[in-house]
Amino acid sequence: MPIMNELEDFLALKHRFIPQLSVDCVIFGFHNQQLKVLLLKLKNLDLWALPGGYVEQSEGIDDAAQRILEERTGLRDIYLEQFRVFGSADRSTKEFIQKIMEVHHPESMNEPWVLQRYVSIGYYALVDFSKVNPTPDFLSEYCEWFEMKQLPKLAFDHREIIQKALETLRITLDSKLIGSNLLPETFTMMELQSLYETILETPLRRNNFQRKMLSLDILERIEKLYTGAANKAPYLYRFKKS
Amino acid sequence: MPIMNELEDFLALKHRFIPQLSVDCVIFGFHNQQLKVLLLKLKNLDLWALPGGYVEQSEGIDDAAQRILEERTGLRDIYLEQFRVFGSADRSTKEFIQKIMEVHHPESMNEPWVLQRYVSIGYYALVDFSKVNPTPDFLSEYCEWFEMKQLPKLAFDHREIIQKALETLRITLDSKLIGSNLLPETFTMMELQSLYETILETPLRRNNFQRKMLSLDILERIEKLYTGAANKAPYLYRFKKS
DNA sequence: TTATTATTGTCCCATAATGAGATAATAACA
DNA sequence: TGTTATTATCTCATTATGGGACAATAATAA
Repeated sequence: MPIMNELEDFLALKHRFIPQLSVDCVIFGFHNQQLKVLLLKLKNLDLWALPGGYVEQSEGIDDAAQRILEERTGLRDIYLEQFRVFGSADRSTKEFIQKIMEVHHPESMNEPWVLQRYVSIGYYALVDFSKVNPTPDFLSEYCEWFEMKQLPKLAFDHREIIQKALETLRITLDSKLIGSNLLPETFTMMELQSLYETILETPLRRNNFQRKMLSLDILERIEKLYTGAANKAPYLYRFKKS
Repeated sequence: MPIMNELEDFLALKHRFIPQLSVDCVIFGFHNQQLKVLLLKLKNLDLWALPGGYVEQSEGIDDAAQRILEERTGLRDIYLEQFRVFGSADRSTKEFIQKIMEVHHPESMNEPWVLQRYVSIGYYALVDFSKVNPTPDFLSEYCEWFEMKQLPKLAFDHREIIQKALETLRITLDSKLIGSNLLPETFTMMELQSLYETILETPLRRNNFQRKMLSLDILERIEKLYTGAANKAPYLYRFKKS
């Protein structure tokens, strides 16, 4: 889809979107034993931002988030959870929006609400890192993964949003089956443990972690994985279809 | 505050509120061993609704919720948690709003967004039942407590919102100190247990519940409560100031 | 072929948390 | 003084968890 069409779409219908409401997505991936977040580099600004967008008048908020996710990753039916609304009075979005818009899209200033304070619904998404095709939107130049530990300079209150998303992920780690969305189809027990350790930022014991995971009765043990290393080959697992 | 002033305030400033965004509060109280919710009877309609309202342009969403809570209960600094946003495409608010507004406040129809679909941020609040002074707003005739088990006919998707609030309350029961907000200053162990049983809808064992609560080291044991009944008098407790 | 090495998969035991019944304490009343 | 209805504890079996030990094994070195 050509970028200019997106902008035209954006401005075409005066009342296409719910004003002053946006959706921001914290997209988590797991690669090389590290938790990553997908971010957009804003045009002509030394700032990065979360993938986000407006909610169409005829669209549910969850659908808006799914649409935004699909546009940035190429994936459909992504695991998605609403986790918090950011709407404090001092969200100083005005200066940012002004900077972003005035450079390339001064036309959008005709919508007065574009410059007002936003209330943003935060979603977090879990994706299989290897399947994502990062795609920038019409406000951004690049779309890239960043390691959670080394985030770049972020626009708005997006650093706080990412932080809150991670906290929510930690709390829900046990009740939701986080692993099944962040890992590829098959994986070793060490990879699963490594994911938990990365999210929780705490080391876990191999024996107890394995016992716990197997007792949950959610994993299927497949064949062994021969890595070529000089040691016992680990089993591969997959999540049971429920 | 006279009711008419509220309406005038409401319509005075064209751009006072964020359009199509509302806040709905599920206010929980505990009385006679029962969990209660505060509801408003809509004027000229056989329907009840959650206390709610719009968010002012210069106001944080949490502040909006606190303001609404204060108006309906007379209480300040209420315990409050955001729990979910309701914004599916098929929230059929339009017919309701039309019915409500056309009877008494057709002027408000001049704001076109008043009739559009709303995205509503759900909050739940915990209050000391005995301290609340229920006060209707300009759209409602009465403001009353209802037992969770016997809710009346509700407007919009408010029944679903209440249900989700209760589910969230159950999940967070252990991590947040729910009791300290729903109970009066002092209480017996049985009253605390009864609160837990009501929220969880499951019976608990007296001995194990007491052991658990005391082990948390959050309760202070005060004097005994002589009820006049022919049996051992229970201790009174209060939550420790932290 | 055999020993070595780095991991992986289990096992075992001490300790902590939980479920469930039993017992002791006591305030009012018969 | 005994009875009764509760409340507060105690005890014991079961389950979950923390932490160390050991056996299995895939490649490599001897």
